[in-house]
Amino acid sequence: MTEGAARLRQPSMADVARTAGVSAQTVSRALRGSPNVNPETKRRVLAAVEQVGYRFNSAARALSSGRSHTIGLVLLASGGYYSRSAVTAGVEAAAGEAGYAVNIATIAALDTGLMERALSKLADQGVDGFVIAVPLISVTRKMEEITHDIPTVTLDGSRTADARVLGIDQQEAGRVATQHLLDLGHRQVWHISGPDEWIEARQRRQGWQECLAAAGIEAPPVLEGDWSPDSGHRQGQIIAMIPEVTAVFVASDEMAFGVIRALRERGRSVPEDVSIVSVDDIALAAYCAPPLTTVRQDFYRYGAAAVELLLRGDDAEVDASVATASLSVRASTAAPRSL
Amino acid sequence: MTEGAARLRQPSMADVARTAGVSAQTVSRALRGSPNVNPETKRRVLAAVEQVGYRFNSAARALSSGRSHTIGLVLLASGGYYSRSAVTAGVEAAAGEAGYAVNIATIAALDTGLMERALSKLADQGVDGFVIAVPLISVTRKMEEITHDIPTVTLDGSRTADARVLGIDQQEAGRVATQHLLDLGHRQVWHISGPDEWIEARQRRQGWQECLAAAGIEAPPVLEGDWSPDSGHRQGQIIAMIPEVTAVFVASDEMAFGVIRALRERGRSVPEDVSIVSVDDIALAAYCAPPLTTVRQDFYRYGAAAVELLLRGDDAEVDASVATASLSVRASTAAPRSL
DNA sequence: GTTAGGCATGGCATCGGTAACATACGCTCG
DNA sequence: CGAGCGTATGTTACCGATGCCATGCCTAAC
Repeated sequence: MTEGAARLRQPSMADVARTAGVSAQTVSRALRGSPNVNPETKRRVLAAVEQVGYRFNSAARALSSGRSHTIGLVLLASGGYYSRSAVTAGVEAAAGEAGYAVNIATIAALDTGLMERALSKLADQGVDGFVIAVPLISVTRKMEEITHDIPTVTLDGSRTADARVLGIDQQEAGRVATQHLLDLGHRQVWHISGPDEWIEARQRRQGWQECLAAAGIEAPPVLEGDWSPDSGHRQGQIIAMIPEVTAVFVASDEMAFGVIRALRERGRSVPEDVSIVSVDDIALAAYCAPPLTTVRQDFYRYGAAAVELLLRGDDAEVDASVATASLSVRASTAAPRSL
Repeated sequence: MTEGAARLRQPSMADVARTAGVSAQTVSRALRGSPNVNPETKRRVLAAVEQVGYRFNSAARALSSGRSHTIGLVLLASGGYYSRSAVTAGVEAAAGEAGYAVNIATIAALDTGLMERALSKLADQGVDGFVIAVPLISVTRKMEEITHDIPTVTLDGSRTADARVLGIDQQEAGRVATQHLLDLGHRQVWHISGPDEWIEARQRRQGWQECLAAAGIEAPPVLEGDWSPDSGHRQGQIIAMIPEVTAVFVASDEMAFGVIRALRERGRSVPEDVSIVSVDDIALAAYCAPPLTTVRQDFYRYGAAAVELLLRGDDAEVDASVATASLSVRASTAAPRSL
């Protein structure tokens, strides 16, 4: 009577085993590609899997093996839309490649409490590793504990005692951008940086400073934005009031959009009066007016590299491949008028 | 001798129970906020949790309860960086609020095979529900099966037999944008749409058509882009060659950047010669040159609403709140010259 | 011809929670 | 004053895969 009753339960390994005429253990071995399985048996198992519509139960696997095959990704909700998307895609692709799933946690602001909560949440979920794409403004005991227990890679250069750092050379980006302006003949280069909490921002600033120092130029004061176009606009208004400025290195494309708008509103044209270089090379950079000269960042690759570093651990190789900084020269830079 | 040996195992509920002097079951109840627990007992349990450093094991919970408290989010790797980020943040926030984690799967292109694989992967991970932020170009048997077993909400209007649809009124967006141009005195409005696979794109196009029809205007041919600024630029070059065009409704801000660039390259100024309205209101829209008049989309809210619909299921209310379309009027639109 | 060792496979305990049922106690109500 | 019920807690089996050990078989070596 009840033989046609609804299937309430997903088929398990035991069902597959029964159908294939082997033990559950053998099914497990066959599916994981264990070496000591007869090819014929394996074929039968795979056929049975197909037949009963077996779907892997990752919770059971996680419980029994102690590893969840999941990595946790920590992001900041605001700022840098493009970079966030691209990093996420890169992480997910590389993780998927290695059979890992990706769990995300977004923090609304750079706040220690929120950060702790995000890490805790992911740790509770049982992630096998962390990719942290957000600066650790201050590392608490709790964060140390969590990142001590669970392998961690940070993307922006933040450190804990145990976290590994994916070495992206942001200083190089700052140097390349600044040098480009000097090469065009500018005698001074101003800088609108990202928020000081971000090591990325600090490194780009350092690259700029170093480059100026190497050229024997004393660096002007730094203006600080928050990555948003609005903040770029605000700082740009200040820049526009200083007649001697002919070149500005802006720490992100999004801010550069705001800076350029502010300059134009004050009657200073780009690049004729002021040259602008920024960093990121987002999809819209080529469609700014004028098109932005900017240092390309391959966020997708950074994300993927972070996962590789996390899972494989051969840092040296990854570091090298990620460190290159290349400039997309477009129309927001030119030689200064005086030349 | 070995009493100081390393703790290999994370403390479990049993450890908490022992410390608190109760049974494991009581610990479980206390932690989940079951009503029938003595407040004093609960206090003891919480103290014990703190003391032994207990961390919840979600794999065990998932295995035993059959629910993983995880939802799967499907995204497309290319196109619409802003919207992707914002939707993700919204989904994650609403999910976190409800005690759910978020697992992501990114598909590299709109391809049935990739889509199936993404759903399978998330299903294997044991997600309790799906939020699909990508159009289902064609729904296969396998997709039907998976979305039949696991509750699903689609964001762009795609349907399967069982998926629920978050009703975002994209037609309204198209109408509002088009009407704005007509109200300014334009006699004709052209349209650069998104890819035809996206229901979003089709709905915006329909809204545009309807609005024109209501005004007794015969719609001109549609030009189709792929959401990217590059595609906007290509279609914009075509538009620029047609002298009679005075107003264009572009289906996304990112494309609008490209369109405006193309028009200017051909000597047609915006908004004097051609008015442009688009959709999305991304952060950079206000920093386009000229600033974009655009229909705001609250992607964060869409993401959050999708999760609420998924978890709670009271669709009516959610639908209504999400349906509003508001126009951000900036400087890319003006009355036509002839007026 | 016996034994050692490799291979393919099966049996059983286990991971850490939760559902379902059982129990003990105190209180209300007829 | 005992039946009956609600509350707080304990007991037990179980979710589905995997680790470990045991088993049987076959080949190679002495």
